[in-house]
Amino acid sequence: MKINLKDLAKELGISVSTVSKALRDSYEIGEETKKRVLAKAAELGYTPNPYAGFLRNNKSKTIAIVVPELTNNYFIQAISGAEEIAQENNYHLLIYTTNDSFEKEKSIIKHLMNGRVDGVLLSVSSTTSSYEHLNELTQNGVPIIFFDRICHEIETAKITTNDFASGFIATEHLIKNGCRDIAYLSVSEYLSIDSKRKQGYLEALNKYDIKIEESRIINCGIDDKMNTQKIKKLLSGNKMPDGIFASVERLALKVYHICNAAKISIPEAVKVISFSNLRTADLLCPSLTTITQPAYEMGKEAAKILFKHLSKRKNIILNENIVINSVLTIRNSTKKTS
Amino acid sequence: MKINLKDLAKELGISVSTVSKALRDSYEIGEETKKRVLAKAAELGYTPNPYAGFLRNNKSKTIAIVVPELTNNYFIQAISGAEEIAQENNYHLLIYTTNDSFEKEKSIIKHLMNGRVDGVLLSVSSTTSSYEHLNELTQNGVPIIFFDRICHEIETAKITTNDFASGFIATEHLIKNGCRDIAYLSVSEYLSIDSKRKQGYLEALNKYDIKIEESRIINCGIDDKMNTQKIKKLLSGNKMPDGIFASVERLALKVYHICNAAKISIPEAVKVISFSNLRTADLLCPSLTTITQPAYEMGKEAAKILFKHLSKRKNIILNENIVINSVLTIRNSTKKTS
DNA sequence: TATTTTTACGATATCGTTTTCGTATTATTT
DNA sequence: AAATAATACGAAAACGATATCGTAAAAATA
Repeated sequence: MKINLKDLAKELGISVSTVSKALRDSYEIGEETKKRVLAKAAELGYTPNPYAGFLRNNKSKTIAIVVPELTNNYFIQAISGAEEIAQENNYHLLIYTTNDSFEKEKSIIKHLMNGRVDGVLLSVSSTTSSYEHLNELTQNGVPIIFFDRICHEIETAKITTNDFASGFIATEHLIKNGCRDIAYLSVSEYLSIDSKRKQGYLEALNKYDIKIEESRIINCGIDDKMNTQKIKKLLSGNKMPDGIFASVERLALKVYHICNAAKISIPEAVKVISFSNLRTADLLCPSLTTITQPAYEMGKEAAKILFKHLSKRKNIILNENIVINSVLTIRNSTKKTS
Repeated sequence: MKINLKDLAKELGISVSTVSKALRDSYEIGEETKKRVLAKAAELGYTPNPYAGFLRNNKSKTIAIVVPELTNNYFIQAISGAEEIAQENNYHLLIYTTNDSFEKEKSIIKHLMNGRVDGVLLSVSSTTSSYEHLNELTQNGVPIIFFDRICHEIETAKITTNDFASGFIATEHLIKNGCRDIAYLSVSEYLSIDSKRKQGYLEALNKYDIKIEESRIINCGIDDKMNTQKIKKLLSGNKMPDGIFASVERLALKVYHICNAAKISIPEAVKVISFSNLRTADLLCPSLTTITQPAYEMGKEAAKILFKHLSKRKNIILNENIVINSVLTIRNSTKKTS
């Protein structure tokens, strides 16, 4: 049932190599023969076995995208962008999630080591604390492009948003709307995006002469219960902050839930701003002021750079930093009150 | 730099076949030799070239999941479930989106025809109007499992939710909360899930002796502007419905936006219920009553069935229908207002 | 006409594995 | 001791496509 080159050749009474060349429109083959081959191939429904070619050419026409989680709209949109570019380039896209686990990330990267893919798009896990696995990958000749959760230690292209500036802008926005006691909800101490956003936050506090309180920097992680506890503690008692800056969507939603349950009103009692790609930010109660990353564009850009590199067949990717700015969308969760 | 079996064999002074067998723990190889081989492989960081094995065994350890869109939480969660099962089985997952385009779906399926994948998980596009491409795929020996947007015409396993019953329950819920003039927002006339949900809706109207108005069945599609127009028209004028049942999340959000803009209050003026996997349904303004499909479980189940089949090495998948029930979560968008 | 060039094709090695067979050595049985 | 069986390994043929050669026949040149 499955037709291969040999079948085609036999059917046509010519050699396998001639058929192969005819199908690839080689100059070595006469027009007449080419037509016959094409016609027969169409008739018998011939489709080349991809793996044979991969083996021969050491190119797989496949790339991988590795993300921490799928329950985060940022990554979905980034994947969506990457997928579009992959399809444009007739490439196939493998998807892997690390669930923010360092071990899983290592295991996945190891599986990608041996030429299964021509390149990797990666957003590192929030628990990733060393980079040997990534180095090993590049040393094996598999190019890697980082997006969002990048890794400075590896020399390659990196796509980020203006995390520092955005952190500053978000905090400044809270300050301008009356906040004096702003908490920062950190997603992971390992992530450079987190520390940059935090730097922006600190810088804004500095600029407006607001004293930095270490206790207002809440180090959240992947343990949902722990996060709930920490944020509950933050929002209970009489020393509540008047503003919260969440470094990721998930933590902002957590704040919403806790406030809902505890009858703490946003923005009256506490104002909330968050990095977020939530499509329903404007429909929330209250609508959520967001710093929105150009996720789709970042995914596209990451894929584009990878393909540019792949087409050049060079073995090194320049240590290039591409920054696409986020946008602040002001909504009711940071509305000035009084 | 890249080590293969031959390198390993030379290094160890034994033959390629011995090394291969040692690595696969064959009974033919002595314990002593196995140990040496394993040690050397680890030392040199040997990883097998996957494509060589695929070519030889005609198995790719890869499956594909094809979905209409990535901006739909249902599909994200289903993908997430499938990905988990794939990882458990040491399989790789290719992802493709059709953007609800029949042509794109055909093109993608054609690319999957030649053994690139061992199986396909598919939710058909809403514009798919014939099934030859899918038949061709199965005839080429690639098993296909449908989830959610299934295709009755192909004999294989299908994972759905209880669409008819859910449609009935949703409509009945609206009726019980006081609605007498309920509109149904259809997502596509081609989709069986849509017609089943609609059947449930009609059945509920029947049961409660509510006259069926053809004009209350709004046939939406993929054209966002058209959808907006149709829903705006539905919600303007003096003959507004008092209840809306949206067959997909996207249409419910559209209703919310239009109501917000037009100052139509939910649930007072119109109650809204929707099939939805929105994580923020409870945080919306007002919180949205949903019929939630077990998306994650459906994705897992689809993948599980595929792997069960793949391990059995049989060439036919039984025409099995697996139904996992949705759950109704009552929130404020359908609150009784009297 | 003799020589070179071009055209159009075929034979074959190759990519890196797996697997079937064949076989030399040792161990077991009669 | 002779025959048989078990053990441990190697040679080589696949898998399906590609690309490098080599080479007949036809065409162009001298």
